[in-house]
Amino acid sequence: MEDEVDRLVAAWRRERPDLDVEPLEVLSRVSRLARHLDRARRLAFAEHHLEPWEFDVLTALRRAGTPYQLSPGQLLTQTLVTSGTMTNRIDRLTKKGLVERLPDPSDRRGVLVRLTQEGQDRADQALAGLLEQERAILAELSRAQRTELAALLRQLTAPFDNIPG
Amino acid sequence: MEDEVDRLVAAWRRERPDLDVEPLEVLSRVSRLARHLDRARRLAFAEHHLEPWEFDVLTALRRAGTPYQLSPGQLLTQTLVTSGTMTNRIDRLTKKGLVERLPDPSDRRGVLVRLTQEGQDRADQALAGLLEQERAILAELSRAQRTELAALLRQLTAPFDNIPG
DNA sequence: GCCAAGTGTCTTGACGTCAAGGTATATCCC
DNA sequence: GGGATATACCTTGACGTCAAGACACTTGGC
Repeated sequence: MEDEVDRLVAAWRRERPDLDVEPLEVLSRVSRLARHLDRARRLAFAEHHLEPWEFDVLTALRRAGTPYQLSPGQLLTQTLVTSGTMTNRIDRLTKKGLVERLPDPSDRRGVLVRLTQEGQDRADQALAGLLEQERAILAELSRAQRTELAALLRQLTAPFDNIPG
Repeated sequence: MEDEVDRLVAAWRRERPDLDVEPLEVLSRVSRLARHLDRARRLAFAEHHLEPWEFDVLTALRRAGTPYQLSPGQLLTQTLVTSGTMTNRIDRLTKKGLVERLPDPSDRRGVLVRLTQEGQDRADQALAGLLEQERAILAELSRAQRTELAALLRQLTAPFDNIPG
């Protein structure tokens, strides 16, 4: 089936036949799909009264395992936001009672952010809902295709994830 | 090579062995890659003194072909933003002299947004820069792999692009 | 023709993010 | 062990986006 990027690429080939726009076939699809996923996720999380950014922070802590705590700096690298944003997020999650701030016993500059019991419960529920939704989206592909797609994407993301930048 | 999503998935399998987190292998990579691409594009466009959102609007008009004009409504569907956002974007691009607003001769509610000569030049230059950068990112993959990846992504994006939502 | 519903764009106010810079503490090297 | 540099987090102010709704015009049914 045709998608919006097919139309976009066709338009460029008509308007700029001198250019090779093949890269757009991959990367414009990545950007547009991410945009659609953002919207879908927002809807899925709304059922659990969570915003996507709240989910990102809570699940980063949840994944860390007992005692469910990380420094703001560790949260930064996992969520790809700036430090000012993370400060703001931790403030708001603290007010909602989903996380709490503790002094880092080994570094007096530092802080540890810990998930509360309620934060953990909400993260677990929202994750289940998200996976259900994502499974539905991916039903378009066979298992083999999904594996193939994941492998190709890994090749593109690995340089970004491993070279700091 | 391992990427951040491999680590994320491994963490979930350790913390929630009861869940099947396979969907994350694909869709978390899509979201994270899009995030990285946003940052890279911002840098590439900065050389041409354009913001990503400016590029999005200018190139939508450029792709439309002579006389390089579209209604705000048409621009909405192409850029996936809300109408308030588009009004704001058109205002700012008008102030910078890259587009101009014209009354729609066939509908007095309507407006047409037209690219100025300068807007067209800037769009063309920035597109060339973007393609160069994207080609470098995609050099990780063979031509056959890129084609395969584009096809798999199309299968996922088509439902979003064709069913309104 | 006229009224109701639909459409196209703009306005408003709240919100989340970022970049840049500030302060406090830690680390390194002489 | 003292001073320069690095690190960790927070503060600030500007900015772009969104959701909801207002307004003006158009279209369709009677």
